[in-house]
Amino acid sequence: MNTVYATSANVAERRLAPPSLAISTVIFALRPSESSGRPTLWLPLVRRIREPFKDMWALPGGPLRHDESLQDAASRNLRETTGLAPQYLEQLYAFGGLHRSPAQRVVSIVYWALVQPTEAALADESENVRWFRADRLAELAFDHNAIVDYALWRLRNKMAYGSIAYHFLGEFFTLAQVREVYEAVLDRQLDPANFRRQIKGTPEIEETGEYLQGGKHRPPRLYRFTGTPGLGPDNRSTP
Amino acid sequence: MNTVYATSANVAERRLAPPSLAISTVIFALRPSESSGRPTLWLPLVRRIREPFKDMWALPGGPLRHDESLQDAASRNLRETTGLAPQYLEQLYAFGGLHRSPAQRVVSIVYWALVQPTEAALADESENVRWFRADRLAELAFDHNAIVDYALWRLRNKMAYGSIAYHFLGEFFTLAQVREVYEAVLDRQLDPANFRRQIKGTPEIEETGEYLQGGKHRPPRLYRFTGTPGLGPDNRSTP
DNA sequence: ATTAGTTCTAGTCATTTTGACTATAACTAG
DNA sequence: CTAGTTATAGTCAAAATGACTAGAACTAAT
Repeated sequence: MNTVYATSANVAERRLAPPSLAISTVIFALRPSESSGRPTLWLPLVRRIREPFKDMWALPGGPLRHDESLQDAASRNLRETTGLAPQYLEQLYAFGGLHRSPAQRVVSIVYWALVQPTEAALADESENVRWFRADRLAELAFDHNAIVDYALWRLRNKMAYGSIAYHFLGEFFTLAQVREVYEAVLDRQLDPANFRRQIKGTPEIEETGEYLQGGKHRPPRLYRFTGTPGLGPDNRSTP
Repeated sequence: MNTVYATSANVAERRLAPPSLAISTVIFALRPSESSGRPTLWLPLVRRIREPFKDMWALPGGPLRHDESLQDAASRNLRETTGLAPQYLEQLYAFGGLHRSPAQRVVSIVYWALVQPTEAALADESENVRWFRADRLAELAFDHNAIVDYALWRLRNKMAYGSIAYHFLGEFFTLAQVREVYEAVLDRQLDPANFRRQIKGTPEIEETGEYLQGGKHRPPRLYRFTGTPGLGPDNRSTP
């Protein structure tokens, strides 16, 4: 925080100062519910260690450095605070309301990430970093509840048409696992047979010769996703 | 531009300075093509009157004031530069690449607007403000070509599922006019009868008792759109 | 006044997609 | 060897879609 501007401390000057820019990230992962065991949406939050909103939970985030792109800033901050390096990372929205932060005006450019269970398991969990169920959040710092709500809404929307679900899964997966992702995010049951028919209709899903052994039932075939990730302006047309 | 920070002019300090924040807007309107007369997508650009990119065309935009929300800043700037006050205004994306602007780092939060023909006709056109066909742009200042491309991509996407088309039209419209909007944006012909069947299936479109007179043919019935505008986090759930 | 030209509008019909459901396959646990 | 479980294929009716036909309702030209 040691910019040349940190010295201009009085209120009058702060009112004229350009709004400060922050980057935050909503990170979604699927984890088994504690009650039912079915996969549900979780996200990691960090405890604030200073004012404002000291001791409350908040989205991981931090300032934008002068030598990194927005996406790089999100990546770096994610790694530093949670230890995660998600392969799916996309811009969500820029929040710039006047009173998001009590003292000073902050514009937050928020990214969202989807992480696979294997990645999520590696995430640091500590006194100040903890995972929460996305649909059962307490009151968070700043406007972060609204941000998470919006991220959830966007996630559900994107599920409908798009190949986003696979970023919750590893390289190989069964069609039932894909269905579980949809069921967790959309929060409703889907007919296994019809769902399988639809998924098999999309060309981005490739059969492998492998089967997943170990269940108490007929072993399901493993599939692989061959499509491209999200297509925001930062990812599009980058060869 | 006269903030307390404008005085810190040397390069070393600028590198440490937080990136400056700007708001820009991509404004789309439908206008009859000069050749075919069919409606096509146009947008207004402003000529830059200072460096960098002096004399080149650019998206209307400007700095974010400390006392206005992002959306308000977009609205105000639009009004000041083009005289337009679009009823449809939504955030597009935050562009924050390192070298978007040669001297200083600029993060632009870009909005997009759709304006109705009646509004568009009122737009100031002058030496320094001119409308261009969206698919035939020359080289623009900064990364504005990429921004327009992305806006076009998003627009076409939103057309597929959503009620965005009506924001190009006035309060009353014929189904053929709606079809013309789709044809202009998607750039392909649609079957009039099938298109009408689909549109009539959506509950947000309401028949009026009126007819549009004056054509050299059977007068078409006028309809009205009763749905809500876009649903970004700034517009959603605002009662 | 009649006719030709135009678009509006309703409808037909074959094809495709969807949703609900049935039945068999292939494994494990006992 | 049997019961339990999920995987997977398939059936069937309903709904949506795409290509097309035809009459309705206006204007402009004869």
